Amino acid sequence: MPMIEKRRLVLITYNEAELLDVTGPSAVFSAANRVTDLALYDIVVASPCGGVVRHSCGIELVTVPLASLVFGAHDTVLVVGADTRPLAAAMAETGLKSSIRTVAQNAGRYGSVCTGVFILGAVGLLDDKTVATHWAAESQFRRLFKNARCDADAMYVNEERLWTSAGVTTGIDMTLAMLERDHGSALKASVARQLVVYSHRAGYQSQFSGLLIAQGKEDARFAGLVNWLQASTARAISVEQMAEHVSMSPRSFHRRFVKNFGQPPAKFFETLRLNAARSLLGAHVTVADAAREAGFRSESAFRTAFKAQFGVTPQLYRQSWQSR
DNA sequence: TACACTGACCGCCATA
DNA sequence: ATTATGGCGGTCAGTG
Repeated sequence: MPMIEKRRLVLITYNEAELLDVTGPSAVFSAANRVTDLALYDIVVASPCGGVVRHSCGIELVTVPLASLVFGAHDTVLVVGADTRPLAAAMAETGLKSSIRTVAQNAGRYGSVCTGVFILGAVGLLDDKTVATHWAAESQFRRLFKNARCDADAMYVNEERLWTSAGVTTGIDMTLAMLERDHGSALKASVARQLVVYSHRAGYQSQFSGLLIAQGKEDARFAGLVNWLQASTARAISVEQMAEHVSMSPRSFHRRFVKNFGQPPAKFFETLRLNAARSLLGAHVTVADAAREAGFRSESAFRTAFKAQFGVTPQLYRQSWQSR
């Protein structure tokens, strides 16, 4: 048994901050602990003065004083976001800012979720860096921090030790990427699967599998395409046909698709098909039928793809749902 | 295992 | 000068 390197996630919060920014990343790392049954990550919520901190939804969290923590290479420290007013208050707080400066010097990873990036900017940590920002806050960000670059299309951006994510849900994507960096893609996949399963139960399936879809911003044509694809998961639709559907040349279609969705079209469609298959398996459909319904030529191709995506074999996944 | 074939991806480049 | 477009073809993974 190899020695496990224990890591720590520290979330920096403050009055009236966004609770979801705290719970999203926490959910990912705590799911990693649960899935492996190992204590891979400690999770700590800290604030400038410690004690009870009220968040924007009214829920209060008990926090540790930031100054009581010592940061090192095993730490991931994320500053959470907030609405305009509490955000501005936090940006003006000198104690908070000097603590964050220390963090940036010492933590193995540091960064922000959603509008938390403004606080990093206020500390002066973003000169010559590239960050992700929420689309609604982008112009404001550019005005305030002229020496920072922002990538409007990215869900999250990682530059050396700095990690920034564009919104609440993308904070989850970002922490999944950190998890993959720490412990490999297999664990990342099964944690992602766990989170999907939970949200599936809660009735948020579409939003969640829409994580990828929701990235597509402007192009209404692409929205139509995605609907079409989603309704056609049982058919084999080639990239060329997709291009035709949106009246683009195959080459331009490919390029613009990648720009919008962060992945190539065939890969995206395969994910849709696998999600469809996963739902079917959850409804006790046989593996062979699920493979066919999801447009896979052979059962073995399906097995390979399913395992790669979700980290378990279709058979095992189906059984785990049958015993509920 | 060897092999040919196909489709997807994407760098490159001429062109609009 | 800068940028988007779209065709070409090399590479690669998957399939029979």
